[in-house]
Amino acid sequence: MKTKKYIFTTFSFPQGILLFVKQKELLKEIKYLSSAKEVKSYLEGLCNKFKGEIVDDAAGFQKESELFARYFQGEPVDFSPLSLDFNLGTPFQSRVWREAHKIPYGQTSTYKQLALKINHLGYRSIGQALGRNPFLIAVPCHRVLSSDGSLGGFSAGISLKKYLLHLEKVL
DNA sequence: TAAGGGTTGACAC
DNA sequence: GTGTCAACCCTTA
Repeated sequence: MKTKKYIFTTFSFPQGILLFVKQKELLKEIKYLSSAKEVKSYLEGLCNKFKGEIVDDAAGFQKESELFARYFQGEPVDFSPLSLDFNLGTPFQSRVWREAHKIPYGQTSTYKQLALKINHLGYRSIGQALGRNPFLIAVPCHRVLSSDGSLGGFSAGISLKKYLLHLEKVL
């Protein structure tokens, strides 16, 4: 059996490190990690998860690097040109991720609004699906707030959510 | 199959 | 205004 080949690269920003993984031209994951040590152990886990070979190939992420560099400089960036593999999750999760992906830069939504858009009343399930979002920032789950205006939660930590919202001048 | 989760809205105080 | 609680329903163990 032929093993699948994945490529990865890392992108450092003031709050930590982003790990990008893709297969061919399709992004499989954008993950937030706080240190290089975490990146290393996470990659070891990924090899088992994807049952394939993962190699460091920064040259394969030129488009992503450029977009995220601009994003962290505070520029309004549209991540829609990126090819994300939404089929990684369940059908419900991919619907939630696709809808969240449409929230424009500098704007926010609520779990309820997101639920209404996909014609769904299980608000907690929306939060649960966003919590499993594999494409940090590109699928802007940080732009989803609670209906009372509070931040809600964030899988990578509330402090990062605040940082990203400050960056987009939403807070 | 039960428990838990990044929520919400209604109700009581 | 604040606290509590039931209901929503998907995912995971």
